[in-house]
Amino acid sequence: MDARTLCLGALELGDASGYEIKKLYEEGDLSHFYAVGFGSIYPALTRLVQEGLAECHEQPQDKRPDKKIYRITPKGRSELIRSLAVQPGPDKIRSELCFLLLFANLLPAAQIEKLIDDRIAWYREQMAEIDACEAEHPDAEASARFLGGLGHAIYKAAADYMAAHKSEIIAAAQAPMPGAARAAE
Amino acid sequence: MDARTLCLGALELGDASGYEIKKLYEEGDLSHFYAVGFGSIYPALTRLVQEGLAECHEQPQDKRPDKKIYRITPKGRSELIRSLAVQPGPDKIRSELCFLLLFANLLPAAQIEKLIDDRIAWYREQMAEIDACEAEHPDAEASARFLGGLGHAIYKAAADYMAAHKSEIIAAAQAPMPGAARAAE
DNA sequence: GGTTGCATGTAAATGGTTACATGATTGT
DNA sequence: ACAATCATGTAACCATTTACATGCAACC
Repeated sequence: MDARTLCLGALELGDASGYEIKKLYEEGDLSHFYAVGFGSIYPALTRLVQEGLAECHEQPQDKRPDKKIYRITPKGRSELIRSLAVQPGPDKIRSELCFLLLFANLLPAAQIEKLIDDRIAWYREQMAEIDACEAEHPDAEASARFLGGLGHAIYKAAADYMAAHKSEIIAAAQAPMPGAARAAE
Repeated sequence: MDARTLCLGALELGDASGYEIKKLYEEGDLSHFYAVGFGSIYPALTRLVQEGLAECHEQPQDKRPDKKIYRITPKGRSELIRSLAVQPGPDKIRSELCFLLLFANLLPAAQIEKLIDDRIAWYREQMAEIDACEAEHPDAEASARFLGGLGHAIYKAAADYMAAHKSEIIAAAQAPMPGAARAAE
């Protein structure tokens, strides 16, 4: 998903500065499905203004650089709706851990076990974050709640699967040497 | 995940040509977690040979361009293990559909419903593919089976969640006009 | 005194996607 | 006839990531 559309969508949700858009995609339910960095956001915002899809209101602040609040224009909203009309591509799961796990046989079982345990803990953290987010915003829009629930369900499935099948992958990893004596045989 | 490491990993799994590596990441259990295109594979393979991490054996074929079979070298295997040692980054879910759903209120309910139904069907297709893959290779390595199972669990969670909560997001979308008369009111 | 948060931006480097170029075979 | 499969590769294009540049305030 390109930064331009991501910014346009963020502005449709409410007026914001570049800094705030970053936070939007870093915290909250949206963070689980997308990401953007400053290096993409600021140029994208400049371009949106040039194209007339957003307008910028500078808000002077003391002891801080001016805050630039962007607002979507009617033209911007049409453009967003147009880009929403195109058939969305398939969902993608990208996991470096899964790549690593594919070569479990090359790695010591202890390392694999730690990696799995850490990842299960991470999944549970993400779930807790989503729960916290929902508790914080009980009046959130239905669509935001739907996304949060979907993220939660996916993380839960991954955590549960890993917990249930952990032993299988550990059995595939390099067995630890039961003792130095054995290693020297 | 960069193409170079993806290729190195593929070769660790067995000797292959560029074309075969593409297939490996396009079909089978691995396809759900990564992707690579020819434009990345061929330059990556050339580089691996230059770096001494793989070697290439040309296999002439009649009526076809020569097939170039690549094999990982011991140096390549060490390099792979080294790259496996670095702490894997967090898992990422990327979904254009979820971005769209965030703006369900801007779109007609019928469109949202179709999108959801299509996606549920797609998830179920992916699950069936994984099942078929497992039925085809009953003697697959434990790590490959683990990944297939994980993919299956994630797709199932997403499909089930969407089926169960479909009505909520449809309620948030633009209600269809019950009749032309109403629209003209 | 060091880190985090607020706040914006540019430029280089990196690297992937897409399009192009070639061409025979097999299946519909 | 037309599409798909097999088979490799280059080059332009596009975009993100990363590093750099600046600077104050608040907290530990």
